[in-house]
Amino acid sequence: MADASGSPSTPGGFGERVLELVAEIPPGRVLTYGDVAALLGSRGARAVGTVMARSGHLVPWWRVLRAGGHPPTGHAERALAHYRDEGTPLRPAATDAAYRVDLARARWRP
DNA sequence: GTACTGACTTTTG
DNA sequence: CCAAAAGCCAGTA
Repeated sequence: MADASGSPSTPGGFGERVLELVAEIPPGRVLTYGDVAALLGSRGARAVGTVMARSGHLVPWWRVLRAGGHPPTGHAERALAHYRDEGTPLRPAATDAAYRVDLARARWRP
């Protein structure tokens, strides 16, 4: 298929593996950028974020969060709608945008 | 080949 | 809790 909307420029490389892994995260579960990188055998949490910004629209990006359980920068409201829809364990936060994900329960363990 | 950017992480104050 | 700094990795110019 002529995927012309955001395919990784490096086929078979890091970006493609990130999308494959994120696509396999089951609903109600989440992974942190650092976890995704670690599962791929690297520590490039930033590199994972770069891939999401580039091709995240092809995968359930809301299932990938930062350390601490905060949603991706600039997408908190969009992610919240998905979490409530999938029943992701959220935790009330006083000094946050309004919430944070309960990593202790939502973190996916492959 | 080097330099810069970025949906990050962690430590320190 | 917040702010700043250093560290790390992949992609692009």
